[in-house]
Amino acid sequence: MTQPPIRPSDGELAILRVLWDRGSATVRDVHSELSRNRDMGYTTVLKLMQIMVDKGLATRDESTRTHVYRAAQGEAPTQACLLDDLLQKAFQGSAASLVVRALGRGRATDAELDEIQALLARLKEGRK
Amino acid sequence: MTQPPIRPSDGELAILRVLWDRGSATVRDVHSELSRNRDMGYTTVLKLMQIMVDKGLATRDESTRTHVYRAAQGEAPTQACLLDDLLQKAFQGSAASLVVRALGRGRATDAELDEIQALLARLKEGRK
DNA sequence: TGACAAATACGAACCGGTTCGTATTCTTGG
DNA sequence: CCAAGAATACGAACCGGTTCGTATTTGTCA
Repeated sequence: MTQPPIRPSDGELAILRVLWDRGSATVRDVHSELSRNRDMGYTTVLKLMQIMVDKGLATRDESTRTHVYRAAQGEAPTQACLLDDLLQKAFQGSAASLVVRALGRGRATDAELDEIQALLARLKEGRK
Repeated sequence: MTQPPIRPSDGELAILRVLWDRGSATVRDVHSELSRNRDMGYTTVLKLMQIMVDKGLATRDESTRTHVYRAAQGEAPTQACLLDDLLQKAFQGSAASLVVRALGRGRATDAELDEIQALLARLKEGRK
């Protein structure tokens, strides 16, 4: 019954970021947060968020005058969805080559490498 | 002097896939290849490829009647570019969480896990 | 050579995402 | 109570990407 996660657009993702971080937020919250970086109108954010509710990317509580929004799907499944999409389109489905590419240039810290190594160990253990 | 790789759209990426695989190809080549999967008109592919030349995503040899196209940038830098984009937009720049997500659900084979482990070992060695 | 096939060029339409102006509704402080 | 401010609703425009129809050019072979 749980439909697969919907793949959000860039603008939607920026809004989801705020919703994920805060748990819930009003349009004003999201707008002022997003205004830190880029410059966009209040109604632009409002419209986006309304559309997101229509699409099922967000839910909102309309019981008070100022609606309160929440992300409809978690960060993890959304990331997985976006990653899968890129995997198919640019890596021919090969997760390994994607990972290799991601680690290829010094983007990860030593601690992160350790973390990934631990994950690998766990994965291999689970396979046996 | 070498400008950063241009981020291709989905349609462009599908065409690049063919160009990367074949080295070079005509519009007809690409069209017949792409027609295996989805159904699109010949002139659609032509237009796309013309635009790609304009954008600098592809080059073409016009010395013969049927133009011969080549990818202007390699597969690896393009993948890196797309990955970086997703990294910023959906993972807040954390390569580790991206990798964790990618490996999280059983997408990689045992051999692939081995490959990644080897890469990690090499990376850590290089860091010392 | 002349007609047909193949190739390119180009413009128009469409679509989803984005942006914003304006209208409307609601709340509240003076 | 009512004016000002805050919030939502809605429609229109725009933009990049995509799709395709049609026109034009070019090569070929009968």
